[in-house]
Amino acid sequence: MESNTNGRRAAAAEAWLNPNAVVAVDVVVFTLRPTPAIEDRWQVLLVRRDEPAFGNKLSLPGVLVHADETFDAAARRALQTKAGLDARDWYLEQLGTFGDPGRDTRGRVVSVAHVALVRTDDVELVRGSGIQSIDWVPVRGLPAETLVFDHADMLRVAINRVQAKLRYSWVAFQLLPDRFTVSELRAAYSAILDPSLERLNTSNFKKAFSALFATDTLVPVGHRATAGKVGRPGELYRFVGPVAGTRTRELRWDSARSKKEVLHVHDRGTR
Amino acid sequence: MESNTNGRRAAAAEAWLNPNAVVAVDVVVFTLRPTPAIEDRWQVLLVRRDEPAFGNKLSLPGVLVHADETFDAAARRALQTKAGLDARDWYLEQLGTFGDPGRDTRGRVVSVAHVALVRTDDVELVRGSGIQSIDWVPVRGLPAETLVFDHADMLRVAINRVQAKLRYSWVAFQLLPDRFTVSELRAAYSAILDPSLERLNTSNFKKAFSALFATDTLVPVGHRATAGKVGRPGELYRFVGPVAGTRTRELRWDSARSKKEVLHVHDRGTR
DNA sequence: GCAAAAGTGTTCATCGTACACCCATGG
DNA sequence: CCATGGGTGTACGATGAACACTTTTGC
Repeated sequence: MESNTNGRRAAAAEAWLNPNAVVAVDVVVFTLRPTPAIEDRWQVLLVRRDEPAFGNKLSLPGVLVHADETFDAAARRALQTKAGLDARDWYLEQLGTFGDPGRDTRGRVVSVAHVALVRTDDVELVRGSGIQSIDWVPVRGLPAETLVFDHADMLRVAINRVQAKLRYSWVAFQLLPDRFTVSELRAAYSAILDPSLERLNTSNFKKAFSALFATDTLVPVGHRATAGKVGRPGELYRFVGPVAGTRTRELRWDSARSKKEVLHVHDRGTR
Repeated sequence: MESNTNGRRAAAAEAWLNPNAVVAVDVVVFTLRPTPAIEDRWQVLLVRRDEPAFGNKLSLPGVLVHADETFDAAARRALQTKAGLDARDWYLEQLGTFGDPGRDTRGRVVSVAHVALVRTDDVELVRGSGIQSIDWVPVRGLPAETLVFDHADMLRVAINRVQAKLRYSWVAFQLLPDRFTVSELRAAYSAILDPSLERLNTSNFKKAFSALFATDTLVPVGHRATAGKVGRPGELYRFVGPVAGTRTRELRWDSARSKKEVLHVHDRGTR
């Protein structure tokens, strides 16, 4: 026990601490989905819950952490029970913890936010218990007021985190199907970082991944069967490296995010 | 004083959640101190506590979070009460949350770890209540077994975080005195990132900060009064910008961290 | 004057981008 | 055969590191 009440209370038997807060996890699940506008392709999973505390607002899927459960396990359970998603093998990382007093109306609730990345075509959403609706929503232009509590803050930090991570790690491959073309890879970067990246041609774009080609981490696996589209079919590749790895040098691609350079607070790391 | 048993649970006309965990904060306080060996200059604040649960091991200063307190406030209070440090104006950021079941022997304790940066010459350590000893310890070569619970993990993540941050933000200035020379700035980077950075001369090193000179964010303020040392006295500078800002481009300085490139997991962001 | 540290400018290699060109497919 | 998208190689500009050289101090 800490100072505030009385130093070491039951000093006798191994001081056991009394719970002082509710610990929950929330998960920001990102995916890429085909849409007409490239800016809308990057989407996040939002649910509408039955409970009155959530009003009629959207929220990130989350659960309370069980007594013997890691955060990671709780986060995956949240996706299973709320959205019917089997997240066992998904990319999942801790984002940061949100615990301002009063952020939740039901007590001192501390939420450990996570980010997950998933290939949408793999999954089918299923409403879990206590869930009214469940949807993929484009991350851009989502009004903060539509989200409950401080979930808009979580989403904002998550967006920054994923964008930053795209620049120095290989997480993008988590969002692509097993086999993909260079164009699809470029489209992923364009959707998340900046649509103007589309202007980079294959040659220039590939240079950013030369390290992967050199180490046979990004290997060609034949050609795309032409699915009725015009133009030459792209070569298919498979990524065989660890997504946890990072680049030796961060991507520059300045001209991409050029234009005024919005602000310089990128949340690489919790801030 | 908030009794953690059930002070306000009675007010549960609407679903009031029962606390399921103990929430604490721990702080990794870094500083730079003059030592013969440059690798030893980067140091961390560690304490030895009275409580039996801590055995005779070293730990990061930390406290339990009060009912109406933000994490930030709790972290600063930890430094005040444990080490007598007035951390009101210090750089402080959330690092990540450590909550594996069983990490603490006193119950389900979830700790929100933080990183703080301080100029050592400002401060004098004072043992707080329940503290046996308190010391600055070089961050390198600290055996993990000397730290309690998972504090060695926290420290490891904190080290990676600060190193990464040095490359893309201006946090280094938090560790330097108000007025400093280019050599001292270089020494800070050398101590934290890589001693071989010492080889960069003023001209090359300054180029990494050209953006700051151009915007008058790093301004000359006369010369260092020569304190008995040989050689030409360096020009003094003052940093007037926000430490929260980030570089447009990350530092490269590859040759610095060259040599085998240990591993590629830098914890930029919680991982 | 000499050693030591601070500071400057030029040269060279590297890397990102633009661009001109070639290839494969559907209509 | 031509429009469309995929793919390659070269040239140019920006930037980072090495290095030779100058400046200022203490002894």
